[in-house]
Amino acid sequence: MARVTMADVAREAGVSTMTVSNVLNERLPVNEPTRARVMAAVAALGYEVNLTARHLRAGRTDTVAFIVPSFHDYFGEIADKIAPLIEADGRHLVLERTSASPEHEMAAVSVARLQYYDGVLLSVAGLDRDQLDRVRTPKPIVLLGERDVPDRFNHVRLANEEGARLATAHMIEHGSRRILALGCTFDTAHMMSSDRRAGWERALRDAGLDVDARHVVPVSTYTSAAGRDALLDVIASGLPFDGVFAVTDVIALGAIAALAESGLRVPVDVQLAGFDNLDMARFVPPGLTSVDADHEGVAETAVGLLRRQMAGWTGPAEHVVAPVSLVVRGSTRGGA
Amino acid sequence: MARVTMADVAREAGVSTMTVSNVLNERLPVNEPTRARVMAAVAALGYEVNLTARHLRAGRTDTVAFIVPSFHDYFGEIADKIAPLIEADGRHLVLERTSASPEHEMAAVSVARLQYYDGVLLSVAGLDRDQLDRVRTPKPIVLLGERDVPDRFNHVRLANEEGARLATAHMIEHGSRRILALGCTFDTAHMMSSDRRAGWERALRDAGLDVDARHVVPVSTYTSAAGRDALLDVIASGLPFDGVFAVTDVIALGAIAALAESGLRVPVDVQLAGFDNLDMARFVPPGLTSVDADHEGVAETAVGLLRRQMAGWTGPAEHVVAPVSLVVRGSTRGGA
DNA sequence: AAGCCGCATTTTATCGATAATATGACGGCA
DNA sequence: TGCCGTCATATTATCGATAAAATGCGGCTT
Repeated sequence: MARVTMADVAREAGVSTMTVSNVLNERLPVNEPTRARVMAAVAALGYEVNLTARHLRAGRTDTVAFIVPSFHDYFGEIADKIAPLIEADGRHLVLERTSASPEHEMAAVSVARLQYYDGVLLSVAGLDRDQLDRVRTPKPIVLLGERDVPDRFNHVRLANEEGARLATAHMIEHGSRRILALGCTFDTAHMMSSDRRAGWERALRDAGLDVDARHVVPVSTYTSAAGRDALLDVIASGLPFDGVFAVTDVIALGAIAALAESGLRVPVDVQLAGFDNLDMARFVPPGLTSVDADHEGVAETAVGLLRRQMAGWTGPAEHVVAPVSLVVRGSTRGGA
Repeated sequence: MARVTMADVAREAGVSTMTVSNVLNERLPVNEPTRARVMAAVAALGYEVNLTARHLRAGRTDTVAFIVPSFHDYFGEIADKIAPLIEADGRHLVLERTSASPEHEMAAVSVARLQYYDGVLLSVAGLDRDQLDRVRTPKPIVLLGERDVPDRFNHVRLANEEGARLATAHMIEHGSRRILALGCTFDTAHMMSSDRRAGWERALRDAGLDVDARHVVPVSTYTSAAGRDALLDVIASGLPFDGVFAVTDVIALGAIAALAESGLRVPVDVQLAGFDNLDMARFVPPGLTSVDADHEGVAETAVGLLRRQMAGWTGPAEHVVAPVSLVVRGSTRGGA
């Protein structure tokens, strides 16, 4: 069961290992008869190149990593968009996960691990600016996600504030006056939820409505269960509301459950909008109005930046804010 | 920006590279003063081991791959269960995807790629028995998924037929008489959908009901969109039905959308049950009754088998059928 | 005091491939 | 005939780490 090496193939074909290498990599030309003998030997022995050895010597793995907090939902959907773009260049995408805990994220981002990849897409959920600043790697890297990051990194994020504003303004336009910001926070350390809160706030102000701090409802984690629990608490408290802007679709799904359990009708009693436009948003009755983050476009932008670095570009890092739009469905009154 | 190697550390500390290696790996004992000098040099230079070189020499990567058809939904959820189990052994999990196309799956499974990992969990969605039989690797490998696989592989799959029977019988018990098998097929090449169809059929026969071939409704792909479209077609055709067993929760979600759009009430007019018990099933109103595949247990079983192989076990392969149970929610009449 | 032993450390060889360089056969041309 | 260039193939050195074997030194025994 010993592995077949290039030397075995060379012996079988009666040539040197370099000739085998040249045949397989088409680096230097090889005469046809020799070439045929080598190919025959490769087939006969079932040889496959040892990628580790190649990497050590040639410094290339043709592999890109996408490092995510979890494999779930949003990241799974994004990853499925990124993969074909990476494969189009003849490279291979692998996912690693950091559990959204800073220690794990730092470990995944340790230079030792990154060495293996030709490039890295890092979704920065659990890392703050200081931690990122400690990441010193000569490898091409692009950051994704709603965080403040050091200038030297390429970075793609969403127009969070604008998206939240769109969704909130839309609900105001269709009659909501007391809109919860579910999963939002005043804590600026987490830019996703604080920027989206700011957008919610701006929509209210633009419409001349009061901003009531009680309407900002934090969640313990970004899960449907936490969204549901938080909204049930609000309902139980008796605080009146007629709209919910959920900071993500996953949380919006929890909100849908809470509203249904409480006998509140969507969109008649309460309008609801989410953020991310996950596949699921189209199908959950009555259809979830959601801010579309254009996964496809984000993926293309990020991969484009990475590709440029892998090709040797060393210009200044770019910080892209991807535009968003509102997809209106049945959970708000503008929908069908 | 040249990388710091062990030789650089050795020079800085005034020792040989082997001493550095021994300090870092704690293989042979090293005197405390020497050890301290080495650690100081490591810190001063910011040295990190080159994992590729270590792999080439030591043959170990401490990395396990989970190879999936897509990063979405079911596989994302399973992967999040598997990751902590792998990490508990001090190893690292990465995901690769095969796009559910045979060529890609074969490429991902090529011995060349597998060499990099200490072990592989392979979700066999797009591969048939013959293709799997061509996979020859000395690496520990465990197959997951609803396919017929060669005996020599360890394999974990679900009790598909029993799960489908449970779900269908439950709907019959609560009054459904004409239950569609949405996403099912008679084609035995795809065991997931044919085994689940068989379970549906058995429940009908057990209850003395007719099996109507028109009730087996295939889908073009295993997506919510395809599930919705297929069910809308049935509704448009006028074929009467009062229950839907969807072959997966993702398809059940599409069914929910189709039913809602058509003004059919769940569970009053139509009962609905899915399979997989995804997180989402708890939250989509009125709660999706679903066959629980015990992701946690499946993950533990599969990782257990893999761990055993990585520890050197060479006994015969095991073929585990994971038990399932029915989680009743509001989409069937037994629910709350 | 010679000999042996144990321990810390170094030397050597190797994992499997490939970049850079060397060799050698052959043809063309003066 | 002799010299040179060209093309195919072979040799050598190397990527960075580590297993195995070698060295060397101080202490202990008799």
